[in-house]
Amino acid sequence: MTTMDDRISEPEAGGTRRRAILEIAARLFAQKGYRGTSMRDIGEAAGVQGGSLYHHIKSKDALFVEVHHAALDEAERRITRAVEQHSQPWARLEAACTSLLEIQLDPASLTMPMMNDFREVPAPVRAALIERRDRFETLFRALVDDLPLPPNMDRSIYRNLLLSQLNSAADWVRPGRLTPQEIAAQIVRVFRHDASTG
Amino acid sequence: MTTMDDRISEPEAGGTRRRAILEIAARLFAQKGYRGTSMRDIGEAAGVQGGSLYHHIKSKDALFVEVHHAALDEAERRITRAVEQHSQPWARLEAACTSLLEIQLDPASLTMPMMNDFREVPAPVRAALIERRDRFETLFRALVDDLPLPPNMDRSIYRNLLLSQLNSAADWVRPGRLTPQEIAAQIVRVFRHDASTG
DNA sequence: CCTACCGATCGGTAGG
DNA sequence: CCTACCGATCGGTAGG
Repeated sequence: MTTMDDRISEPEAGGTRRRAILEIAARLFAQKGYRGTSMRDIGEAAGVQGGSLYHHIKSKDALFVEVHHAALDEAERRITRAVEQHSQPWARLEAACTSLLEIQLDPASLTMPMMNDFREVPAPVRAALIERRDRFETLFRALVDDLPLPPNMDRSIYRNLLLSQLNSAADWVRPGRLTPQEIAAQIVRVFRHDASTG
Repeated sequence: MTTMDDRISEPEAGGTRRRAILEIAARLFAQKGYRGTSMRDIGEAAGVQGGSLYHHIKSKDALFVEVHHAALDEAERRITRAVEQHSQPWARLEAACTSLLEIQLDPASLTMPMMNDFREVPAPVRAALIERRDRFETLFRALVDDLPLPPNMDRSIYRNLLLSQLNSAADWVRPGRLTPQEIAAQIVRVFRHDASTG
């Protein structure tokens, strides 16, 4: 027998375990909110005691911020990839909407919604979340700026309306009834206004 | 000296006090959420100890539900009154949107937003909230059904998109920058699609 | 990764 | 309406 920890010889087991905890936490935070999810809840879902999680993370706040950032990183990657496959502005917007809704509405998603509910997190956490979200939203700023909108449409308000629409979709969509593509198509149908019909 | 309580001879002081507590609770719940607002917070804002509130209310859950119902009652009254003054379907919709946004965006509102954040409340409370909200939303169902929309617009999805738009406005609107009228006008401009131009 | 615990805070109550 | 307290739960830590 040796004092060496077995897990050390298992390749990237530490990283895998940590990743699994992040995904479990993401799911619970998305389902029950920040305050509604205790460290003991996360521990139970991961098969360990709540206190044992602190070997992998620094604090609940840091865990929440990391989950949120990882989700937006992944969302940015997927949306960018989806948008690149189209050249027409409305098609690019619809691809972005579909992609974001797929992420927001996937119940088994590794990358969860939760850009909302900022009210219930501590102020320092909220500041980090908002900063990251603002960066994420510049992606949509470019898409909206490329649209051939009528001149009486304020693009800043328009973008905010569109983003809050996408963020709140998870609140009313019945899973399984409508696909992300169908919802995105309806959203673009509503938001589509062309400056000229020519 | 007598054993009679002075407050009894003061007309409707009990009702007034209770109403004040409801309004204070409404404001705090709207600002910090259900879980983020403790009974001690509400007591402090009302100038009493947290435990003293239980003379006026039965439980935190019941308080939250009552505040929510009172807010929707008032919103229904105001919206109905605003809509009645118009006959054209789009004008009626815009009046309803303006009215609801006025309520949602008023920082000193007696009747606060909070139809969102259902994730963080206990399940029985959530059930009561959802039931009341569904009834509230039938008001918008009638307005949307009267719109001369193109046939490819699904009115059920359309209504959900509109309502989630109105509910999430408080999350992105900077107070003082845009008036409820301006936001409502932009929303209707986006959502306006007529079946025929004739 | 666990047991056992800390101090803080919560909703709510008793008794006055 | 207050003081004083209850049992429960929280995030987090010590020590192994």
